[in-house]
Amino acid sequence: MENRLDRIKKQLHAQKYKLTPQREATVRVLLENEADHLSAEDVYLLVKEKAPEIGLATVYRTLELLTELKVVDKINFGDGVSRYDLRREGAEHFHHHLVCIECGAVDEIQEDLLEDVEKIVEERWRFKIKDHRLTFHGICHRCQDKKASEQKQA
Amino acid sequence: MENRLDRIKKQLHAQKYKLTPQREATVRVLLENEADHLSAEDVYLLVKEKAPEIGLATVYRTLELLTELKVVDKINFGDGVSRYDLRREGAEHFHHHLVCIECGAVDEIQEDLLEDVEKIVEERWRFKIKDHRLTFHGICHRCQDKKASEQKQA
DNA sequence: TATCTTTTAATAATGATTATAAAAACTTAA
DNA sequence: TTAAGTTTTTATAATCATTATTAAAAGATA
Repeated sequence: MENRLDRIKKQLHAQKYKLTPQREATVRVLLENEADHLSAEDVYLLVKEKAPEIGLATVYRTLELLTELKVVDKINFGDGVSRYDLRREGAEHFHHHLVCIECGAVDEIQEDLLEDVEKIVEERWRFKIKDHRLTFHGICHRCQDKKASEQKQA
Repeated sequence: MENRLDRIKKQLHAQKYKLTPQREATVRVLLENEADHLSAEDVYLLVKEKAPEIGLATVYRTLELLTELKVVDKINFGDGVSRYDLRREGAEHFHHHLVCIECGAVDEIQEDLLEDVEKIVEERWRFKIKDHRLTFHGICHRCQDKKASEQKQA
C-alpha cells in the first residue's frame, strides 16, 4: 500500500505537483476502498473522517488532477454522478462492467474481451481505437439466486 | 414518416397516453433529426421553432415518457447531458458508438459485435444479460484523413 | 352540466460540479 | 532570512441539467 502511494507521489512530482496532506488523504481513501466505485461525495465523506478540515472542492480538484494523471479513471454509470476508480498498475485499461438491474451492484471484469471486436471495428470503420467502455446490464448471480430461493419458498 | 408517427401514436394509446400537439411536435423533431444525438435542450430549441409556446419541462416529460415506452433510447456519452435517440423499429437494440476524441463526432454501429462475448460473460460470471452498451474512444477516419493531409502540406 | 383525469406551463427546488476570491503554505532568489 | 512569486486550499457563490410542484387548461366521463 505504501509502495503504491509512493509511486503515485512520484507521478505527481514528475508533473511538478505535490502530494499535499489533503491529496495524500484522498489517495489513501481510494487505496482503502479500491473495490468500490466511489463518487466524489463518497470520497469526500470518507476523507473527512480522517482529515475533517478538508473541503469538497479540494476533493473534486484532487480527483480531477488524479484523472488527468491517469492515476484514477473517472467513470460514469449514467446514475448522475461520476465515480472514481484507482487504475490498476501496469494493467491494460479496460472498462468492463456488469450492472445489475435488480440490486444495482456493479461488478468489474478485468479480462480483455474485445480483442477481436476491436480488430473488426478498426478495419471496417477505419476508426483508430484508443480506449473502450463496455457495460452489460442484466441480473447478477446473487439476484438470480435470491429469486430462485424465493420461488422455492412459494 | 407519417407512418412512424402513427405507430408511435398507437403505442401511446395502447398505454392510455395521448399524442398531444406538444408530444407530436417533439416526436416530429426526433424523426427529422434521427441521425443526431439530441440533448433535451437541443430538442427543446428545435421544437420551439415550430411550437414556440412549449415549455422545457414538457419536453423533458415527453422524452421521459418516450423512453419508458421504449420509443427512444436515453443515452449517456459522459458529457454531462442525456441524449435521446429514436429507436429503430424492429431492430435489435444495440448501442455501439464510436466517439472521436479529436472532433467529438459520434458514429453509431448497427451490427451485433458481441454475440460471442455475451456468451462468455453469461457463462463465466453467471450474469443474465438484458442489454449492453459499447463505446469506443478513438480517432475517426475523417480526422485521420485531415491529419494526413496536414502532414502533406508541411 | 358537473366531475374526474390527464396534460401543460411556469417556476421553484435540487444536486452535482465548477468558478472565484482571499488566505495559507511553499519556493526561490537576492 | 526575507520579500516576492507560485501553488494549494478553503469557503462560498454560481452554473447547469434535471426534477418537483402547483395551479390552470384541456379532455373524458357519467
